[in-house]
Amino acid sequence: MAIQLDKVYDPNKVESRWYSHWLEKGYFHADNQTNKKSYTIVIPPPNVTGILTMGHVLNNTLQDILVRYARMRGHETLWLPGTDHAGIATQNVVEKELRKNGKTRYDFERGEFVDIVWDWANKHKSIILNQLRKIGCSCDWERERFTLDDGLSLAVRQVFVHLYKKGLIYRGRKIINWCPASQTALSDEEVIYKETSGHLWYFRYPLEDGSEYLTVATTRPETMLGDTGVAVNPKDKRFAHLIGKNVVLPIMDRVIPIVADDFVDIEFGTGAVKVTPAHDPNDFEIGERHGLEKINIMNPDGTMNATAGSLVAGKDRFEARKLVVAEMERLGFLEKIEDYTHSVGYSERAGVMIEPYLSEQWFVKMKPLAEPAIKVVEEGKIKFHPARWVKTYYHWMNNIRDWCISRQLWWGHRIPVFYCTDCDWMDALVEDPAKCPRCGAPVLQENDVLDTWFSSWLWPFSTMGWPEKTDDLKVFFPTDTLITGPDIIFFWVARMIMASLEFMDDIPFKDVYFTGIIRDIKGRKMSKSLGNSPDPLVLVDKYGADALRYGIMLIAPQGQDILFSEERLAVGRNFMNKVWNASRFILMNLDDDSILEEEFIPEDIELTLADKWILIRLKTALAKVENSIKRYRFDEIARTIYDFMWSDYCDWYIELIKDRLYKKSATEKRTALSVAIYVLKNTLKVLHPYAPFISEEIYQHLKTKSEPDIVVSDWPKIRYHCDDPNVEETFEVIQEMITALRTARSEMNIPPSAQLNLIVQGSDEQLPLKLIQNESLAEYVKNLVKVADIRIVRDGERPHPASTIVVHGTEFFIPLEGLIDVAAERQRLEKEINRLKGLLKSLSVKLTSQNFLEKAPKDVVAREKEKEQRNREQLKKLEAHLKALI
RNA sequence: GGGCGCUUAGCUCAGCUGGUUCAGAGCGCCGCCCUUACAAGGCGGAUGUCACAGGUUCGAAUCCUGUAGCGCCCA
Repeated sequence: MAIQLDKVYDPNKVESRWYSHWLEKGYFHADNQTNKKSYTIVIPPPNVTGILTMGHVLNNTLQDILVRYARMRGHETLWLPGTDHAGIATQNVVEKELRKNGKTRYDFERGEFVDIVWDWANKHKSIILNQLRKIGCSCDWERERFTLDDGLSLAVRQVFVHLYKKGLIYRGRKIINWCPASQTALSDEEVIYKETSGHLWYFRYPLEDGSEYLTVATTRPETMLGDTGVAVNPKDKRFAHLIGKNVVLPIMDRVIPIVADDFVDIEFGTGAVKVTPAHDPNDFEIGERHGLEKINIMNPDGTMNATAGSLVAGKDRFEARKLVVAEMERLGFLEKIEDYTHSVGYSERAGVMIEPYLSEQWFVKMKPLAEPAIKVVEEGKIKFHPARWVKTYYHWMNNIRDWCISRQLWWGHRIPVFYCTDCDWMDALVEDPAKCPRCGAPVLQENDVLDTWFSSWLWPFSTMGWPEKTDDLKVFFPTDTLITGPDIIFFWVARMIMASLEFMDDIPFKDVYFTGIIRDIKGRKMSKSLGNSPDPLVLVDKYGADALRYGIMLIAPQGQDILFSEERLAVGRNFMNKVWNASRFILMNLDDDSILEEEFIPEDIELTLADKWILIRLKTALAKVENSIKRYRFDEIARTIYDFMWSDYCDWYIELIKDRLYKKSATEKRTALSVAIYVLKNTLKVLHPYAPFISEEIYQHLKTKSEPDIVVSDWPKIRYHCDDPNVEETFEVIQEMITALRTARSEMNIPPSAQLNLIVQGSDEQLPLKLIQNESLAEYVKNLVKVADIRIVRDGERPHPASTIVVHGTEFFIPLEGLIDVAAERQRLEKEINRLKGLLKSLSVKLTSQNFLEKAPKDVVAREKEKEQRNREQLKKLEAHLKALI
């Protein structure tokens, strides 16, 4: 029974149906009691702040490809999904929502506010996970995790206590990056430095003895209110006589010392710098060395505090800057202002300028954790793809600084440190204490929460139940591959390696694949404000998930950024439609279903050249795909499948078997169909990880009743061994003949519908002539070039007028009494003659060079000589024809 | 200032270990076709000092050095 498919593939009709089916069958669920080899990926947990981006589509498609491939290879495959609570980001968006109603988080109790954030998080969690299902992700949803789950929270707590007891977590009063908008400390990694054009203000500080001024330059004038010293380089002769003296700080009228410190750059500014230990990390160091006072002049919200003096108290930092400059000018202490471009730190999340701020925070001592983490990469236990990222990794690891992990937020894991309200007891504990173990007084828990990454760095094992010794950990850890963006190599990748080595005594994953960043077609980063960030779900609606996935894979080269535009998805959609229609063609030619139930045994049937060729090509394509997948060359795979399906299978194979399907015997038709079906089924399997929906949909029409769904089918193994070593070469010559004849037809303006007669002349050792003498191979040419009759003639005969084509020495004449366009034919011949002349010229240069003849390998020389010979003959023939034409 | 990457057709990119799958693909462009799988298609065509300058080599888009432009990361 012939099966009729729609003429155009409609993804909306099939995608959700198959996804539900797969879920129902439990195909994505991994069994931890298995004795199969495991393959594991844990998802980089998307934030619960928003919705799916193009970056997520790229990232998760890659993971799905690996996971589906592993599943088909027979591994017990686990893709563990989940989401991240994204502390600052989530709290920010919720506070923004509240502000719309004129409220802030301080209008609520901490618990109330956290409940509001939970509502938001839960809502977006389900949105984003559903979006992953839409694009076909084959995650084990029974294992979904969230960084704030009880289990993961316990892991965080355990880790904190462990590191605290080990002395690797400590509390310290240091200069940290302060975000005045979110009013929290940030880690160094959460600060983005941008070139910012500003000014360099030159201030005069009068000496205490009134003898002279010392001029200092600053980019942040307002901080002068907190100056507690001036520093010069001890080697700087200009200022040697001033060291040890004092200046009077203008506006504040504070007497502060002039100190000598190596840190000061003699070349920069005036060579003298103001020192504000409470508001600059370098000044803090200088202050420590010289015992300078640390005066905090700012409130946490970025306004100036009372200590800053009446001029600016309560004013915003930028307003204070203007006031200070104006006041200095009024007092005659402003020497000059220069334009100055320097790099300024901004908060990654809130986008505002960060303030270096002196405060008490919690830190992780990183050096001891970094050392083993460097080693496992050096030893190749963990591999990066592309490999160049190891340099970035080493550089950061070797210069690692302590990690500020406390955040002054409400949303997140509260730091498990408890203080006695009465005595000075404090400790980090896994279980909440009821009262002070020392004096029995009530205890209070630390107010701050932990950096989100403090839970994310445990993700590969906390999601599998650590600190319990679970079966999941036994079977699925370490994981196999991590797919992520290079932008979080420090935030996440490096820290996961450190945490895993510390707590699991093992690596978290074996391979790390870094994707590119998705940009718009002009190369700009995708952003909400530019409006150049498409909604992936809209794209799924328009093109289908498969087309979206395939399109992205085609344009995403390894290690390069991806320039995305919607038009580029059309390639994916067109390809899906091509696959659909090729399948449709095969199915509509089935007389009955019996052929589908038959096992394909190539040895048992008589294969034609085309059959053998397509089977070899399939085998080659499959080998290429397997090789590419090992090297994480996803774009290569997409191209390989595309080329095989479109060019080899559709353009050549299907075109060639039409004759057998329509006109030949039932046996011949059956052979053609069984090869076509065999190749199609296996191609669909290879396609499946890239385009899961359409491959499943078509496969259902082709599979035997006992075969499983494609998603859990076996990865193809082509068992065909060809008896003829010349199949590909022979077929290529046929392709050349057909293409050359088609070109001639087109250039001679012969109507596509016109049937031709062909006269062939050549000698028996020429491959084209030999092939054309084979009746069935001559049929290939007849069918694909629209030739009615082929006549073989011997030397000397030449129809006139005729168009002439030479392929590998054999001459093809198209006699065209009355039809021939002599001018067109002449032009065609001249063009070809010129091309050959150019080629021969460069060959003769090569072949007359003594150097080449002596030093190049023998086979290369022989090949070039043969090439020259062949083309010279070709040229001779064409020139003769040109002459005959005139 | 240090590190990394990119520069090949109008656009987006392939080109692994130097030489017949080296100058390629898709889109776009031009011509002809609504041929009974597909017009989201078929057949054919045009277009390139492979950023620049040196070097290595018989031979370089490919290896080395330097320069320029663009981009990213770190300080």
